[in-house]
Amino acid sequence: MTTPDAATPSNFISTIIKEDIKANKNNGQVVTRFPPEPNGYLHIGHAKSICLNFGLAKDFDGRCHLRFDDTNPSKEEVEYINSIKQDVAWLGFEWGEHLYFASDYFGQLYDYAVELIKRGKAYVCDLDAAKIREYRGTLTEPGKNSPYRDRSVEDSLDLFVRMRDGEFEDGSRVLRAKIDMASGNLNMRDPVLYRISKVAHHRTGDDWCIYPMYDFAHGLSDSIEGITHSICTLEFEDHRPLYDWFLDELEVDCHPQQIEFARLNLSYMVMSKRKLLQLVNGGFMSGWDDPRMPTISGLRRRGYTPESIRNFCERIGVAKRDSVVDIALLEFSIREDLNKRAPRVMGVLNPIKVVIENYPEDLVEELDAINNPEDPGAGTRKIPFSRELYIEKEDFMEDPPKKFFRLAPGREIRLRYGYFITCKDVVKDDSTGEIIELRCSYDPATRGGNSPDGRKVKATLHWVSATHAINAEVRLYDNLFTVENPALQKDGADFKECLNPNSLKVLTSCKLEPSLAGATPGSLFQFERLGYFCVDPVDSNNKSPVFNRTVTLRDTWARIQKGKKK
RNA sequence: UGGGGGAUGGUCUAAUGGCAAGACAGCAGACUCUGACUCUGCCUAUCGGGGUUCGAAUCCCUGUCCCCCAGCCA
Repeated sequence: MTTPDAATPSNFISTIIKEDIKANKNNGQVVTRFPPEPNGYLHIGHAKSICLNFGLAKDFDGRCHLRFDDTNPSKEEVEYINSIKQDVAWLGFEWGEHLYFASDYFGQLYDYAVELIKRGKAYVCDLDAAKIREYRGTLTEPGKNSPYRDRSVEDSLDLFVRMRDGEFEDGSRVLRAKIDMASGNLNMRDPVLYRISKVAHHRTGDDWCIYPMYDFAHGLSDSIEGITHSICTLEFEDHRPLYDWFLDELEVDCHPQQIEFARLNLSYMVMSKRKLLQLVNGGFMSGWDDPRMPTISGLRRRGYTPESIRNFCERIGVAKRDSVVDIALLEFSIREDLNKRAPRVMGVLNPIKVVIENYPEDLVEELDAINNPEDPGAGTRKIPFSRELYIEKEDFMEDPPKKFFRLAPGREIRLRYGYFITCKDVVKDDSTGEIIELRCSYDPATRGGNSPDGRKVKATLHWVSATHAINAEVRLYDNLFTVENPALQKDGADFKECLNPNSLKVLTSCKLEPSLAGATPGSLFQFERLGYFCVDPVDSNNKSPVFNRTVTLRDTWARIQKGKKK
């Protein structure tokens, strides 16, 4: 046994496993699995499960299988299998040789079904879907036995073979377990094991026209693979008696333990595959990898790192109560990671021109800038300074309030790594009154940003040289929804009604320092004083670079303003 | 009104009969060539009512509230 390292917080599942190991259950072995259905893209909620399952295997010196739960070919596609594999690997987990598909077990599962019939524990039922529903009863009333329930073993066997051989139409018959139509647990009211579906399977082709249901396939697949701890989400809690029933009735050697935990919810986000699919299909998102999506591919495109997601999953913990994690915690995790690793650069999102009147017309100076103060090894770079610059529009106010430290008429500030400049004049558009240019002077003695006489300035601003800057598109992202829990809408309102109309803002005339020319797609930067940005891996190219804002920097000034408005 | 679960600061998670802890958020301050980072301090919690016990978030009784289940989806 390996003791989990101190960094891995304990949770009720690792506690159970520790006790199992102590009792030498499963010979002290730990085998988990991550079992996605290939019917959609993985999201941050799956990441929680992936980190849990692979993390537990690692902590206890076991292994974790990647198994596709592909028992419903009408909803599943190879595209999803590939994206899921990519996402799990990108998150940093290795399944090695342990890649499996429930469809690999179709033959064995079929044999198990036959065995169940032989044991008098399953029967072919001719009721249609509506009748089965009717016979099932309700939450408060018991169900009724199907008229086919007492069909002989021979008849059921014969019918089941003929189901497999394609003799019957879709929906005309099913194989059901014979359990208890009066059970308070609806899952035990003779659940369906196999249905007829003459649909080609993405892996087994036309080999089968009957497919096993989740409850039947899942536990047995776990058993076949020698899983010790089958970890799933809370809604499967009342499936557990059924999970155990199949394994007990078939007297298999390996009987994994199902343990349930609460799925992840994030504030200002929806997490259900169904809802995410609606956003994609309804054209609300550019795709599954839209940077506003909580999908792994969306987060990756947004600029999230695998490590930040893993840290996040560790911090949120694992428990059984329903919860909604503040999205601020996710943002904290990526800021924390990027602060350490992202090179600093300067870029102006909403440019306003600054002319340094006493700076020589054709002089260009190369100034030294630190690439990452958190990482001395990252070195320095040169940035050009010239007479005409751009600064951020919101870094200037003609009539500044008390706590505004930035540039204003007559005020001196520092241009980062540049010079102290003082605003001398404001040029406005005659017709609109809009400020179009600031006329400033600079102090040549402050080159590099230090004043020899020791005088202080209240602010340091980012800037770029007008003639040297490259143009770029920058996409600013905000919460996808305007309310904390969009899934919990009153009066049956659609969750899409609280989509944030400002979740994406595209800025097309941004000016970036020249070192950013040709930046690698996917690479990450801190735009000083603004936030972390990543080169969009899809839409960016050398001619027209596109940057996604991963997350803003913590912004005290914004909070002061917000507090004032109240 | 059947069955299965769950209630610890604003949020998430620990404490398994012995000082209610950590992270995020928030507030105040220090530092600062990023109003960032970092550092310091503060605010805020055991669902209610009984009981057992020297001692209860934890055990017992009782009540309340929340979530899940009536797919031939997973």
